Amino acid sequence: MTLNRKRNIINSSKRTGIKEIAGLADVSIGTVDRVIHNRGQVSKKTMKKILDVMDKTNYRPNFVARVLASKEKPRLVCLIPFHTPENMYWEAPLEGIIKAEKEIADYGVTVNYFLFNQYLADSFEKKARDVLSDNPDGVLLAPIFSKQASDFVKKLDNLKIPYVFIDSKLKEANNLSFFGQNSFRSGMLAAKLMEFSCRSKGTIVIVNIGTEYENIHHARERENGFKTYFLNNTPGISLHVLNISSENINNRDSLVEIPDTDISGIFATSSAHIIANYLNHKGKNQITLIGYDLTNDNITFLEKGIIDFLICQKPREQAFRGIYALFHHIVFKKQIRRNNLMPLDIITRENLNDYLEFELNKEGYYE
Amino acid sequence: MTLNRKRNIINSSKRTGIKEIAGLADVSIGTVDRVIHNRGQVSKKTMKKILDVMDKTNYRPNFVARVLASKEKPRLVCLIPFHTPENMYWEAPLEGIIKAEKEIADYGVTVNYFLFNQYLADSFEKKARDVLSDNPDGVLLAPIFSKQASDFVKKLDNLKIPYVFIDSKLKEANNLSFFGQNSFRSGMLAAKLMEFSCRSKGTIVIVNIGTEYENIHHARERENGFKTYFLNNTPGISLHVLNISSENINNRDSLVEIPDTDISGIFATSSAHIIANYLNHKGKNQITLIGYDLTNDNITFLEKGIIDFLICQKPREQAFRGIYALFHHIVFKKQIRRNNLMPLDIITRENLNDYLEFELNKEGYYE
DNA sequence: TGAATTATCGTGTACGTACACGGAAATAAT
DNA sequence: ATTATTTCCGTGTACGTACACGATAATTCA
Repeated sequence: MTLNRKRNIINSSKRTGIKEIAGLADVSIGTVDRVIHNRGQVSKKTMKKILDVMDKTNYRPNFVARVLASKEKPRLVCLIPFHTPENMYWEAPLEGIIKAEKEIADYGVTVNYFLFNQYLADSFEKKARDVLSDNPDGVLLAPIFSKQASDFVKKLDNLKIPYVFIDSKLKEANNLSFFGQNSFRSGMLAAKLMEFSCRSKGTIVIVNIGTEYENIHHARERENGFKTYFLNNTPGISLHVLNISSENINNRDSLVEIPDTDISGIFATSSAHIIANYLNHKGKNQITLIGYDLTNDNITFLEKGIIDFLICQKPREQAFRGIYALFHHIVFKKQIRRNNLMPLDIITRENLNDYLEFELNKEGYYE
Repeated sequence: MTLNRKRNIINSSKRTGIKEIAGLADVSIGTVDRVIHNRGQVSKKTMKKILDVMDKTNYRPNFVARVLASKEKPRLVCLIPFHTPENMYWEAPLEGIIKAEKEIADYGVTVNYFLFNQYLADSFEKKARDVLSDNPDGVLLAPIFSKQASDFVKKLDNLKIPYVFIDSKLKEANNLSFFGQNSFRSGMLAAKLMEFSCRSKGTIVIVNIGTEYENIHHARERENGFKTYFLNNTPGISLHVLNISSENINNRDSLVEIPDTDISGIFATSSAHIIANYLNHKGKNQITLIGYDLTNDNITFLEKGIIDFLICQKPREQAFRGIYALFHHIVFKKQIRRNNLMPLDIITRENLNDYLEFELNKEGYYE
């Protein structure tokens, strides 16, 4: 490629560099460097002089040169659950992290992985200790176990290590940023879809499955949002709540049976595929089923038409952007938005394919 | 920040640079540079030797250093419509471009703007000529006027200037990439929402407003998708199509009147706010209204509950990522996906705020 | 065989910044 | 006033690459 250079000559937008301000301030670049990095060893007077010149020339450091010259190789770590055949949800965030890692490798950034068992607080604690002894420059974590996570981030605070939450967040933490979703409002959205679909006929059932673990917070908020919507819009509707512990999941026959009622819709705050499997088995596929997350199981039933809507919280993007936030903060000193609620994407059979294709192929630089 | 360097010593992942392979191949870095850039002036033998070493060491150029050393300042241009108070749609792409421009300024990339009148093919032609005489290194364009755009990109092909389409694309063009949406499938999605909402009661009206201009392609595809869905799923439903030329828009009283029918839903393939205004005026707010795009007018009626669903094609992101594609291609020589269909986002009153906040604050590096 | 070409290659400088080192100036201690 | 400190500041090298220039070796021509 031969670039047109004529214009650049005209274009006086050549950014002023550390060298130029050194000249204007009549000092050496070393001195300028010292004030830029607050290394001290500079008299008040020359400091002011340089600061003035930087102000006038509107100096902004060249990050490309900075990265090249810097010997610092920022090391990030992530502290998230590992996925299992039974619960594949956490595969997506992992993919997002790996993708981000590849993209920022050119900048000398590396990522280490600390994966814990999402059902065992002890596992989290142990891995958290490992993270600390690894002494990273930034941490991405899913603070699933509030108490243990709270203790952990306090230590990070003391060490002045920035950290970013994904999936959920802790109150009163000094996290650099958070990427997640508004579960309450997602419940409201589900309710709206449900209302449109059911038109006040029959009973609507809210099902919480196996939420004794990490997902309980999301499930509760979703349920609350769902209820709130109907309370405000269709107070007379018949809402039932069904809590199914994970031990009873296999008892398929009585999974969603409410005597003397005609069920028109089911809202699964998690694990919709289990409900779908049940409905499919019973041949009850006229019931509207709304669930969460684009797991493979769910996708299968969405394609079959058993699940009607899935609300996606973009776990891949959450993690990806979490890593990027740390990267931008550490390498480019960029300011980072503290709260980043992912949009509540609604997936149906019709837009599923476009959605999947798109999600899997995004690159790093859409912010 | 003080980075932990212990690990880096252990970590032997230090990337091999041009210097190192020069040493291994027993040549100078200048020679290595010549084979990397195919500048010739290298004998077959040493060329092979260097290539072998690059292969063994798995050499990958350091793009950060490359950008710094290169004198090339890629200049991109965009060729899109300007927005007007009457049609604000194209404001969003412009914002996306500006945002991208800021983010890649550090890499020496600049963007020039060529905005044409979306209703006048002549305007496009003129601006296209201006683009050519500006001799850019990459072009982002909305090929609204197929014929003129087709002529234009042929010239770009001859000049070997890469170009990216947004919004719509031309068949048989050698575009680097395309960012847009699948209008047909978006129509299907709208139909599904409509079906859920109306449950086969009443008549459903498809309204095309003022689509004699650039939007005609999208509108047709949307309509086709909408019809196809109902044809496949609910053949018996009563569908009406209403084409309203933009001159008649002001005749508000008879905007959507179909004698002897009970309208339960309206699908506006464009300018939903006009329909919404009419319905609002007539007090017919029980009719389900589905439209496109998060323009301010539409948002107002979405908040009021007149419009029930808006399908968003993410125009800001389209443009943003279009610029980024050019950037990555030109500066980083990255491979670019040719087709990028944006997900069909469904916006309701419930997720509107989250959505707006998110869209306006994304940064560059989510891919 | 010697000079004139040409093909092939190495060297030097630059990009904008980081940072170690050492030197000079200013101050303090003797 | 001389030495010892401290404060302040400039120089040099490096990061990995691009590219102009010049040098050497190989080839051709006379």
